[in-house]
Parts: sequence; structure tokens; C-alpha cells
Amino acid sequence: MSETTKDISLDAAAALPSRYDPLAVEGRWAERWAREPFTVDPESGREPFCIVIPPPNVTGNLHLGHAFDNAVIDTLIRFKRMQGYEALFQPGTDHAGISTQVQVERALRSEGTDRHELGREAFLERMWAWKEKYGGIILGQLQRLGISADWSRTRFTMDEGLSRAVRRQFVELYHRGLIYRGERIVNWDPESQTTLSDLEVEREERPGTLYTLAYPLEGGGAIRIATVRPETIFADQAVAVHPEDDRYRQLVGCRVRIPLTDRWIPVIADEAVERDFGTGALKITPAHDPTDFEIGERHELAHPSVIDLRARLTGDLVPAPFRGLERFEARERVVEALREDGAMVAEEAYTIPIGLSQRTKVPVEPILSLQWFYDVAPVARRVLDLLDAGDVRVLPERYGKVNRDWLEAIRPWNISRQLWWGHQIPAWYDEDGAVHVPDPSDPFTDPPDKPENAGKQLVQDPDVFDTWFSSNLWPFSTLGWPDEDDPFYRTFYPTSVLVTGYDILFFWVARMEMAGLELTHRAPFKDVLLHGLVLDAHGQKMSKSKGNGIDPLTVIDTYGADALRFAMTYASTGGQDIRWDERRVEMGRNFNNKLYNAARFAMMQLGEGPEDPGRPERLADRWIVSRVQRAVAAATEALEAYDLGAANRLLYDVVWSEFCDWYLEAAKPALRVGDGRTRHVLKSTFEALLKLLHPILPFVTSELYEALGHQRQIAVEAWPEVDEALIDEDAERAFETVQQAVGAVRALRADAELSPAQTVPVHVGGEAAAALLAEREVAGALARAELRSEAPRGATLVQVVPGLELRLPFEGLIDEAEWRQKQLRRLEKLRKDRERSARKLDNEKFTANAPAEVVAEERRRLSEADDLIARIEAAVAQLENEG
RNA sequence: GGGCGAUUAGCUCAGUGGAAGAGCGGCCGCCUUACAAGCGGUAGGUCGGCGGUUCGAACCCGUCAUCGCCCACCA
Repeated sequence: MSETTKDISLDAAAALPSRYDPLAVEGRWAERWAREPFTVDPESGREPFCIVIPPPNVTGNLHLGHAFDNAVIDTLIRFKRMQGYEALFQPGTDHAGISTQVQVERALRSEGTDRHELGREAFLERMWAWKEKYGGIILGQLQRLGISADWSRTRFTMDEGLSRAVRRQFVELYHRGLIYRGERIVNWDPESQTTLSDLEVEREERPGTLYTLAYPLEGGGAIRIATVRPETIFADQAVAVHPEDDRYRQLVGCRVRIPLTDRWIPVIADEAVERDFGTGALKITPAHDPTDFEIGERHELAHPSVIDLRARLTGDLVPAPFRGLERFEARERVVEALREDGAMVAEEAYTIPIGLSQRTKVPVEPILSLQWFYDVAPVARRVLDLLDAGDVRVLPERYGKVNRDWLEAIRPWNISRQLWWGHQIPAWYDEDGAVHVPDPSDPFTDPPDKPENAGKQLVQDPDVFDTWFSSNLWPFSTLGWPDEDDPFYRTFYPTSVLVTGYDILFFWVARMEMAGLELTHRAPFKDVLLHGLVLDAHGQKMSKSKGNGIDPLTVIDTYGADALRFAMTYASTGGQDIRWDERRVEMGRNFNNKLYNAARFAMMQLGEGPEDPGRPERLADRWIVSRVQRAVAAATEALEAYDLGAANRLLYDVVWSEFCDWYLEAAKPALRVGDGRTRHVLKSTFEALLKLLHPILPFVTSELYEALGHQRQIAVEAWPEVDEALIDEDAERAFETVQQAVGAVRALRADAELSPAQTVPVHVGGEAAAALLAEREVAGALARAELRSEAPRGATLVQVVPGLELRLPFEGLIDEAEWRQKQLRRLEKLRKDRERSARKLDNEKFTANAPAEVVAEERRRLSEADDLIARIEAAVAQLENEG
């Protein structure tokens, strides 16, 4: 111990309040970690370990999903840092296009203006001001969680460097032909006035009506079609039937008239038509349905639109009475008209699948529009190869399959959004409509600045990219890419493990896999660790609209951030969803309190005299040293396997049930007589446990470690290593006997209804008596008993454990019949156990097939049962003789 | 339509082939000088049902049931 150790005063420790106050200590450490962040050195030569934060939105408030991500990430980062890795927790925020813009637009509306009145430039100024304000808030909230990020490296998706990464991605993929502009059916959100990717559309089923309409045939008769959207008939271009459908075959090539109009359209044949559905005939509306659009392409149909961007019927094709009506209103009016016209043949209740905008919950309108698309299928195939090769490990494994299935069925990604907040698409159009995209060799020079374009009128595309078209670069754009010589990129990329909720597996994880492969030719991370969602107490998803969310900041204010981190890691098992249960947080708070009081006790004891680092001789000391070694091994293994739930439980148990419940009590006699070795064991084992707990509970462990006199903060101490020489099986066995005997005496005391304050005489008999009596001081203190070898006179109460009988002088204070009943019940159970063991051992197949240690264990059980049965029978017989 | 998860003590959940666990709650007793956010004792479960594999099943296989989630262009 070369480190300076402050003098610890007994009185000072004793004077501390008996309750731990997290609020009083956490603020100080959080500020320190914000002020002096855990910076990393890419040139240190130590093994790198890196996790990038799932960037929270700049407008968002901390929610439990963030708390989950960050508790898990920070636990891993702190663990690896203590293990000696150069551990980078890369922080930052996301501009979150739509949601941020929507918030600012809402603010503008309350001021009686809007973005169009403001103009693009002024609007973006407002956006940035907003970002500065609220982006800082979320970072401050993350700091309250105690995360050990390198705040000096905080990044934002619209930073200059990250914007260059986005441009590089676009330019490169455009020139490789993977990004293109085209007219396709896209998802239009009439509320937020932008297109959405397929992932941003939520599918839902709603009760509706399936209408059957009769389209009059040229030359008499009619063909019936089924539709759920009668308001779109004005944009119909054909009626399609299956080519092998005998009912309609002869009609292919004929013309039908669209009801309510004078327009005639052809009957065509296409394989995409399902013969079994509805009437087997389908109206084709290429501009308002993706399937119809594809069919229309195959048959070279026109694709006029009759619905505008506000979702109102529009255009000359729409009969005047319906023009300008909102789509659902229009549906009702068209239905009425069709009924009057006689074209309505049937109406039946029908559940219709609709797509809702994830953000506004408004039904999405499929519209035909000129947009930018990214053909992700080719790179998706290569990602699949990578996954097959095991280059990326997805945990829990079941999500690996989900990841794969999505990639296999992937479709072009619409990446343009009709927003202003985001990365404006670096494509320019000249007067002839030709597209100008920067040169791949010089991606950062805008086409208008190039000499060959002098004199041309180039106008930049007003749209911006989908937010995920920048967050997909996050693991490398934050590390300096596209500068491939950036030391951080060189050292920390690919990152070690990606931690996030499974709800953004497709949005973010899969897209990062693709972007990493496409642009850096590597997977951006080695492991993906997906955790579950935090549900409310009733198992419902938490959401703003339902108002069932729990505010993590309130939780922190009430219980402390360590308690919240405890609850999160405790519940972190196998990607399972977590039902919110405040009792888990209370558990964490109580555990912190336990640690705090153990430290208070330790400090009082350590103030009593010097430590002696000599080899421990006392049984309790040898025992706890051995148990802590096992905890080091188990905790390390659990953390290395990302099993934070297991690590948490394990450490909770060893601290509370072994260190506090048994060791601290067992050490008291030695401490009372001033044993320096015990003092040393007390300090060293407690500090080892604090280190093991630090990744999960950074605040309380930092505080207590400092209070124990250390100048260096525990976060940068070395992770404990297992010393096999300190594992002491003899001590573990011997102490277990002490534990059993103490338990038996306590049971005797409870049976006899004796006050716990009263020390009672207990006689010890049996083969193990001598071994127990050797520990009479410790066992006696734990049991509040005076252990004696000589038999007491008069009647006694007896409890037995393997190898031992413990007798308490019995003065008829208890209900004898009840006691006898209890013994008989225990006997009955033991006899059953005995019989089961015996039966097993008689079974030759068992002894032949089961592993030797299992058979040996069964033999041990048999003899133990025999032993206990004999002792209890004797005790009962004795009581009868005495009675 | 396809896929996945859950079902273990009153509640919330661990436990993936060798005799069922935790926290909270219950019951009995304690302010026993580290801790009442605590201490000691104690009750409580045929691990959703049925079949199968195995010397041995909460755990593996099949099937059914209930709840939940994800994906999906039959209008």
C-alpha cells in the first residue's frame, strides 16, 4: 500500500447518519465526471474497447429506455476500464428530423406564425437555438445517471464532421448506382407533410367496409369489383382479372365504364390478382396503391392522381361534387352516390388493414411521388453473408434470425423527407431538370461552385435525408470517418459491442450493419446486445399518448441513480421485456444503504488500530477471503458474458447474505480484541466487493471507497483478480458447519420464545462437536449462546444438524406437543428424502449412467438423512423419557 | 398469413438436464451499539394442460391453451 491513507476516525464514522442519502453524494460525483470526463488515448497501446451511445434526440427528455441503454453500457464500460482496456464510451445526440421539427413548428404555431412565413433560413436558426437548449438538457440528464462517457468527444448528427460523412455516403452510393431518384408509390403523412419509410408506418387493423361495385361493360352487362377505397375509382386505369380465371377470360380486352363518370377503361389480365378474393376482379388505381402501381407498370397504364398532399380529392378526373373533399368524407359521399347510381352491389363489414404514421398516428396516404431511394438489397445480401460467417454476434440469439429475416425481404429505402431540419440533399437540378451530384473524388465541392457549371442555374433539392440516413453512420462518423486516418477511427473502429433495445433493430442496428459494410467494408461492431422494453405495471408499452410513462428523473430524485441502475441491471436478463416495478428500485436503494452501513462499520473498526496484512488464520477470515475470491471469478465471468442480471444478483447475495449477515458478525469477536489481521481482511474484502460493484453502482462505491481513505477514485482502480491460493475449501466447509449450528440454535431460541438479547447456554454433542467448539466464540456470538461441551442437567430442547446435536435447557416454557409435531414433520420429510435417495442408488441405470459426482452426492445425502433421522428419533425418545 | 416471446410462491421475477430460488408481501419475535431502508425465525409452489425422450425434466421434443410482441402489398 504505497497510497496515502487518511486517518479514519472512529467517532467520525459513528457520527455519520445511519441512512445513506444518495442525493447528497451523487450530485458531487456526477459533476466531477462531467467536469473531468473519462477521456481515452487512441495511442496508448492498450486494448481498445468502445461502445457508442444510442444517440438520444435533442428534444427528448430522458426516459426509461435511455436509462436502460445507458445503465447497461456504462456497466460494461466501467468493467472494461477497470480491467485495463482503453475504454471509450462515445456520447452524442441525434437531430431526429421529424420529431424535432414538429416541436419547433408547434412553438411557432403558438406564436401565430409558421415555418413558411419565417422562411427556411430563419426557421433553421430557430431549430439550432432549440437544439442548443434542449440538446444540453438531455446530456445533463444522462450525466445524472453517472455514465462515464468521454464528454470531450460529444457528437451531434448535424455536426460538420458527421454531415460530411452523410454527404460522402450519398455521393459515393449515388455514383455506384445504389441511390437514385425515381417516381414510386411512397408513404405520405398528410399531417406532417412528408414521406415516410416503410418502417415508419405502423400497420393496424380497423373495422371497415368492403364494397362491391358494378362497372358496366361495353355492350351490356357489368363486371363486379371489390374495394375498400371507393373514393379512388376516379383514378382507375383498368380492371384486372387473373389470366386463368374462366369467369372473366373472355372479357379481357373489353372496356368498362367507371361508375359516376363517362370514362371507359380496359379489362386486363394479371397474375397478381387473387381469384379467391372478393369477386376476383380488381380495380387498378396505379397512383394510389403500390400493387396497382406495379400492375400498371406492367401494362403501361397511366397513373393520374386524384388525391392531393392534404389528402383531398383533386383534379379534373374527379366529378365536381366531390372535388376538394377530404378523403374520408369523400368516401362517404361517393358511397352515397354509388348507391343512388345503382353501381353499389354489396357492402359488407370488413376488417381493413391501414397504415398509420408512427409519429402522427394519421393514416398514411400512398402517393406517387418523385423521391430519392437507396437500393439496399445488394448490401443486405452481403450483411447476411457476414452474419452467416459469425462476424457479428447478435444476442440474444433469437434476434439474429429476426435481423436476417428482415434483411432477406428488404426493399428500397425512401431516404428523402420534405422537411427542413436535417441534412439537405446534396443534389442540384439545372433548368433542363438534369441532376448534379458532387464528384466522388471531390464530394465536398458543391456542383454550383464547379467551373464547368458556371452560368448554369442550379437549384439544390429542398428535401433533407431521413434521420436514419445519418444515424446509420454513427459508429464510424463519431470516430472521425470519412477521415480514415483519424486515430480514434483507427483504434476504436469497429466498435466492440452495440447495446440498444430490440425495438430499433431494423431502424438502426440493421442499417448500421449495411452502412458499415458499404462504406467501411466492415461490420461496425462485433457484438450486438439487445435488451427488452420497459413496460408499465400492467404490461403495456409506455407511451406519451397513453400517459403511462415513468419519469426516470423522478425515480432518481426519490431513490438515487444507483438504485435505478440497480433496478435496470437486475432486470437485464435475456432480452426480456421489463414490467416496471418500483420494488426493484427500492431493492437497489436498500442495498446501497446496506453497503453504506457496512462501510460505516468498517470505518469504525479500522479506526481502532493498524491492519496486519499477514495470512489470515481465523476461520471466518479464511472463509470470507475464499468467498470473495469466488465472487470475483463469478462476477467477472458474468460481466464478460454481458449477463448483468446474473452479476447483479450474485454480488447482491454475496454482499448481503455472506459479507454482512455472516462475516461482519463473525468478525466482531476478533475485532473486539483488536486483531489486526481481521481488520485487514475486513478492509480488503470489503474493498474488493466495492470494486466488483462499481460498474453497477458507481456513485455509492466511489463515495465509500473515498471515505475509506483512497485518493484515487475507484473507477480507475484495477479490477480484482482471482488468487487461487486464497480459495479455501476446508474453511468453507468448516464455516458451513458453524452456519448450520448457529441456525439451529436460533431456531431453538425461537422455539423457546427467548429474547434475542438473552445469551443462552447450549450443549453441543455429536461427532462434529469438537470442531464447532473450536469456534465457540464466533458461533456463540452469532447465536447469542454460550456453547458448552458438558451435558446440561434437566430437560432440554434439541435441534440437530449433520454431525451435531444442540441442546437448550428446557423448563417447560414451550408447547411440548407442538414441538413434537414439528419434529415428526421433519422426520417424515427426511424419511421421504432418504427413501428417494435409496431408490435412486438401487437403480443400476442411475449408478451406471449418472456422473460419478452426482452419484457421490446422492450417497452423501443418504447418509446425511440417516444421521439426522437417528438424532431426531433419539431426541424425541429422550423427551418422552424425561416427560 | 408468417415468426417470436411469456406462462415458476399472494405480487414482480431469476433459474436451461441432476433433490425448486430471490425481493416484496404474510405470520411469530426483536430498536441484539453498522444498518428498523434493519435483525432472527417461519409458512407458502404437483414450475399453464396433456403426451414423449432420458437412469433423471421447470429445463429437451411434440401438442393444446391463454396473454403479449414483431413482420406481411388479397384489393
